[in-house]
Amino acid sequence: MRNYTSDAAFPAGFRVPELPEVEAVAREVRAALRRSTIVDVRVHRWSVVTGASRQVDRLLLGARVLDLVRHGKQLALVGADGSVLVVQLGMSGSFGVVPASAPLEPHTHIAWTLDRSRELRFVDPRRFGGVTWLRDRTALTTRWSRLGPDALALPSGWFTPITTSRRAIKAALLDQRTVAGVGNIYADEALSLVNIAPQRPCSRLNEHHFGALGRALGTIMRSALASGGSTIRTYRRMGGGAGAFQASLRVYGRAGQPCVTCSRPLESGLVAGRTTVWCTACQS
DNA sequence: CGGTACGCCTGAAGGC
DNA sequence: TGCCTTCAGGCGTACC
Repeated sequence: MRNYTSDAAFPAGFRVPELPEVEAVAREVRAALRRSTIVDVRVHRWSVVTGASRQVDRLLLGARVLDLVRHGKQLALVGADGSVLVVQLGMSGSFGVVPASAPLEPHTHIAWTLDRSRELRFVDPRRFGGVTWLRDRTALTTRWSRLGPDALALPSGWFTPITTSRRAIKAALLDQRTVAGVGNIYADEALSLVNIAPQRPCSRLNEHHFGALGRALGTIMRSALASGGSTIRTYRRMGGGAGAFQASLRVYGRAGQPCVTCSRPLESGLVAGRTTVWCTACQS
């Protein structure tokens, strides 16, 4: 199972599962669950199950997962009984299929026993993530209709709702109602790529800015997804602080270090309540 | 409307 | 070295 946190090579807080990581997890789990039967489920910590439906049989999904879909950073298992289980990885969650004999790592909150001696496990040390049971796909549609378009498939007019907003562009990007799937890392990276200051109000950006920003988001997400798996494995093998992923970051985690474009030291501060790094010279 | 703060939680990292 | 403090972050929510 891919694990972003409890592995020593992936210290918690270094890399959060953002959209590309969640999509990678979705692909793995989708493939692993094909034609699988859910034999049993063990819930070690009910508090990660949100909503009013803390019943074991509901988590069995009718003994079979028919589909696994994703929107932004949310995953959803669609069960044979028509119910849906939304899975959010939060800050430190991981989700994957492992041999049933694999040692139960700490903070394993839910384990589904599958056929062929396998288990699907939800692990989340910090418990910012969780699962939510929904009655049917309509409830999922309703839930996801509150989110903006997925950052991996942005429509051309994605920015229309925020063009007159006076909030900082970074605040709007982090708001999942604007675009689903953008987190702190990629917000900073995208803004850096298109030379827009994170605190600049949306209303002071034009269509060219928004267009470039949307393309930058797509490019970053796609390249992270394409190289993600191998980057993660490479980084793991290296087991230290200087992985390929880190090397690909322009601003995130690089406060005080030279801007890759102009070499001036990068500024850091709080924007939208989040640690933000940007170049005061390049970005306006 | 938007901003600010808080709570949730663990473990890494820094200070002494 | 070991203990203690600080910080990080997604996301919901309360409050100005």
